[in-house]
Amino acid sequence: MNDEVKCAKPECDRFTAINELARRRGFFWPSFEIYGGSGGFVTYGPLGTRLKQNIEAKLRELFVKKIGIYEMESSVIAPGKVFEASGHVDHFKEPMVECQNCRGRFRADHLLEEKADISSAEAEKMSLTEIKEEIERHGILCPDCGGKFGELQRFLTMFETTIGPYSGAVGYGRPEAAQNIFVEFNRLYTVARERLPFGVIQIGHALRNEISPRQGLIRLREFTIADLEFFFDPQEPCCHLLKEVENEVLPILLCETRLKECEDTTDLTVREALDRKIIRSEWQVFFMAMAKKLLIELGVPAEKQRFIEKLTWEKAHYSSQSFDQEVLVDRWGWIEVSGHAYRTDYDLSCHMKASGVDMSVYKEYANPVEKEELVVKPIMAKLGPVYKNEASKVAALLAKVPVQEVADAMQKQGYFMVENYEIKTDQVDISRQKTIVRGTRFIPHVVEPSFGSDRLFYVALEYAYGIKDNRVVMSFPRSIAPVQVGVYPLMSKDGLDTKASEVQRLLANEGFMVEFDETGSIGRRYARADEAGVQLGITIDYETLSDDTVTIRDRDSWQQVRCAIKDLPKQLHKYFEGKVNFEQLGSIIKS
RNA sequence: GCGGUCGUAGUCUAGUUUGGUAGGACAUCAGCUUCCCAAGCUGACGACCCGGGUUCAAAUCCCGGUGACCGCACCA
Repeated sequence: MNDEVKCAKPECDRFTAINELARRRGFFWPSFEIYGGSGGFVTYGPLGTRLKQNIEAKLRELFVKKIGIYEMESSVIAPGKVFEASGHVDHFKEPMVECQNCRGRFRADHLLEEKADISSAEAEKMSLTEIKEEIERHGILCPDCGGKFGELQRFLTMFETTIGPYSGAVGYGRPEAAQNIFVEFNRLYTVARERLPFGVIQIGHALRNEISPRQGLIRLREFTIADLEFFFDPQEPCCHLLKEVENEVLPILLCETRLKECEDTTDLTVREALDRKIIRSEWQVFFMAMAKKLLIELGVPAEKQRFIEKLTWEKAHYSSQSFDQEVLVDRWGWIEVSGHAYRTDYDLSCHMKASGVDMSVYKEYANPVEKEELVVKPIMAKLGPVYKNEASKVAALLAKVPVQEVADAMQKQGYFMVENYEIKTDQVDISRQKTIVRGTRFIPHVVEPSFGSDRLFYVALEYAYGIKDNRVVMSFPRSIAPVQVGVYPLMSKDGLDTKASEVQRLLANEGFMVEFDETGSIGRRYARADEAGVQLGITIDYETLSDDTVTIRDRDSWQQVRCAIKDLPKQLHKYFEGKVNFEQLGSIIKS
């Protein structure tokens, strides 16, 4: 093998090697190449598409199948109101100023924080004109060259469009899949038979008009996100599944450590993280433990993972507590693969307020509460003749005033003023009333694990990548291997090829992802298969013709076993379900 | 968006200084070879990022665009 071609040289890092391999073998490549390409867009080829599907299938297996999270699928474009309500239109853009002299560009709000001593929270709330005024008032100049700033601009990192042929209706490409779930909450909650807690996941494309996408699959303008919104009653925050993960160790880089400019992680079990109040929500820590498990199943060892607590100013506008899950990669060090945010009732509240639709849920008390309260009831028979057509308005105004205030005034003065209306004692009925309160309404809280599918894909590739005898071997975990079985006739003649086709059909009908390859020497085919991550190779040789047995080759160890064709389906099913290991597939052939 | 480096078959690259038929290797495909780890032999396919300019002639020089990589900024 030629080292240069395969990028196996130590100075050629894994990112380069993987991108080259990916293009050549069809895992992925930059989109629109015939028109010169466009940054931040990627096309998954046949191998990559399958691998990505398998990774997303893992998410479904872990969350949808095993813990009963619901799945939904909605549109990428949403009416402007959705993202106005969610706060994205305000927060998903950066105020920028450009120096007229050196053309340097700066975040205007960051300048205010540094030069005008305005807190980041304040700066974030300010309007464009306010920021401009503050910059002028403090006489802030370019920190690089001292030049004057030009016009203040905002760069919106959402893709904006219009819906329909007339330009009135603004729409945005969703920058996260989460909002669809919040917007559809009422229907989802009904479908979930109105019981908390419950979770909904949406796996789909999201769009962010990144200023400068780099790093291949790591930062795309169009990418696949898996947002899981888990709704629960803040009064009953306990996670009933916690026992399954409570001794799981999470290496966390804590805020307090980060502020000391130290990168050491603290190993905490799930239980400790909760007991020490480092993670506030049981569900959040549960999902963090699940995320760790997911990455392990994708081939990333535990010691190459960590969680990082986000500092106040790093958190998204909707989050009260955030952790990122990071994986160590060759080129960039630690990169984020999932984010875990405690979104509280932020999103549902925003949409309730903006839409006017009630999204609170009703909870019946275990024991109804008997409540005695003071009630002010307007006597319309008395108010009507006095105020005529204004009577109902007066009653409405009265209803807004705290009951105790009315009662006190009546007792002291014998009347009560609402705006300009004088309400007399005989016009209202003030009494203590007993009511039975059977339940209450509240807005559910949300914890959100959010996975970047493309990043999961990339780290899976990077951790599968290995060199054996100077050849590239993609050692994917067997559950995500893009091709499960390769079928090879030793020679493409003497009936070996037709026999191999039969075996291929047999396995394909059994539901396996099979590939047939009859060209080139057998060694060349094995090498090709290793590079594509084909889990097992089945070779039909001259012995097959006499006794109906084949060799099965393991991609990672290159060991071979001999197995009867009739046993293949059963044995391979067991193998891919993880119930037997390779050596148990047949009798070992000594090399 | 700024600065630097760069863009030649599927991949890696020679050629650019000094303008003159674009060369190799590997991969791929077809054939031969009883062929279990990229063997060999024969043959085939296949490229100068895009646009404009200078010139008799541009992969090469000039201008603009675009893409990649690195650094800055950005990453809610």
